[in-house]
Amino acid sequence: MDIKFYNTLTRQKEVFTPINKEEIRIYSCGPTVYYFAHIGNLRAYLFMDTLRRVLKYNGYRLKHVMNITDVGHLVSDADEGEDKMIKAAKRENKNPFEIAEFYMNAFLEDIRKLNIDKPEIIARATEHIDIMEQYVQQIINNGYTYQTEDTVYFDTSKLDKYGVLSNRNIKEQKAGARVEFDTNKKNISDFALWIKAPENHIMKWNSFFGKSYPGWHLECSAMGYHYLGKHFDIHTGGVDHIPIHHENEIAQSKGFCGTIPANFWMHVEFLQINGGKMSKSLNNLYTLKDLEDKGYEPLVYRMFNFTSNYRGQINFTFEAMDAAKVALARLREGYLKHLEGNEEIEKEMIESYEQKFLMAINDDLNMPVAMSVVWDVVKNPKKSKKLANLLLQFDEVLGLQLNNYHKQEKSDLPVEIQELITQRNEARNNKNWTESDRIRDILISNGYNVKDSKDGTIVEKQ
RNA sequence: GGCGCCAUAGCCAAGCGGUAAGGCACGAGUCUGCAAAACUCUGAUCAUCGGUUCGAUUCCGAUUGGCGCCUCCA
Repeated sequence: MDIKFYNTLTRQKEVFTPINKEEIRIYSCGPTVYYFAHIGNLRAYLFMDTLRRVLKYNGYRLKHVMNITDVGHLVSDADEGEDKMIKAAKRENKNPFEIAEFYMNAFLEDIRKLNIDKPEIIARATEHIDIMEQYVQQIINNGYTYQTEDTVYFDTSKLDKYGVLSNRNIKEQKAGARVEFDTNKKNISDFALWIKAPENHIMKWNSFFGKSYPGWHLECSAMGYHYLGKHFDIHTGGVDHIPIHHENEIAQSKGFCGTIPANFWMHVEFLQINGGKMSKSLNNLYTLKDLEDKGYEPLVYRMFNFTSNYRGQINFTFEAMDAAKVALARLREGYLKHLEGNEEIEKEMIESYEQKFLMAINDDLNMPVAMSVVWDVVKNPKKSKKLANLLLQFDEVLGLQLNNYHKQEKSDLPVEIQELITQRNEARNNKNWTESDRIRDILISNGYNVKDSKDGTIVEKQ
């Protein structure tokens, strides 16, 4: 079945045809590791993960590179202001390399908790400085640059067109509107490729330009080329990357070898919070840990993301998180019920579900529709192991760990809790409801759910 | 000032020319000593105003409102 993806380059959904059927090559812009990732950042990696899983579900092998930006970006090309890594280093009284190490590990832990399928290659910028240097020298040799005393700039006027993704015509853009024109640059869209390090700059390397460091955009072009070649299948990132970072990558690649590096450019929209943007001043920059502290397992956030398409903004509310929490629990209970069932299911029924599911995910990763198929399966009144297996098959794409629901055995609970349960069961057998309710209140206040049924009482940690 | 995205029930949201998927919440019911859980049932004519069409939530225009980019940001 055809896979269709929306391509920012052409502004429409297109049938995805791999360059090489044996292996699909993808590059994803990864995090700058100067602070904890917030849930908006994390949405981007959830998208990346879904893309991976859908391609794999369709039987493809992947070679996927994600960068870790552990070199600071400059606030301006002229090296004014502080860069993020250095700012964080000052804040935490560490050196920039320690900052990068710490927050990279925090990031990797977050994506592990979200059950995000890791790219085959995770590339740290600081470990590829030599690759970047080789790359930039070829751009220089090809005549696409000019130098000032402390910066090598990319000359965007040398290109046939700059702004292919964002559909901007920079040359006609008036510099006076909002943007101060950096007088060192020939064109407003020119950007730094390589920068001479000031004396007190910690992150610097010996290179053709003396003690210096690479411009931010360079790392993605150089590492993408290094691992995936001149021309690969898909490039992903957040929508914020469209107008500058990805335009510059395309510019660099054209300067390097004359081509746009990827066929498909896919971009995730931003997460909103209560209808507006996240900001520190509004105190609504949540991290995954914040959600965990509020009692949401990380996969609930994954579930929440499946209610919308990656190309639209999603509005984060705790009401919606509660919805996702309940829904995920019901999904897992539904799986269990099918697993314990023995009813017959027609083959055609299974195939019909599979068809619908595949159609949804192959239609530009339409997860809301895919989830509606999942609910159809879960709610099928005939309980069958075949449907349980089908759900597990779908879970290869969902990554919700639908089989992660374990009925907790009484013996798993702390002894004092077991004792309370025993006392309560005795009270109930004696129809001593006041005592029974008293003990139930104790259990609940200790964070346990108490479920009575005709098969007995189930007590679970919330 | 320039460019772009969006507006569907209380909440999160699919659909995008033939008369509104799904989840959650609310309400009702089954079960239960009660409660919880589970299960069943239950809700919208698609921001507003025009236009195109046999027919529009779906196309076009205007208005209102939200978001983004144009200096780093998923």
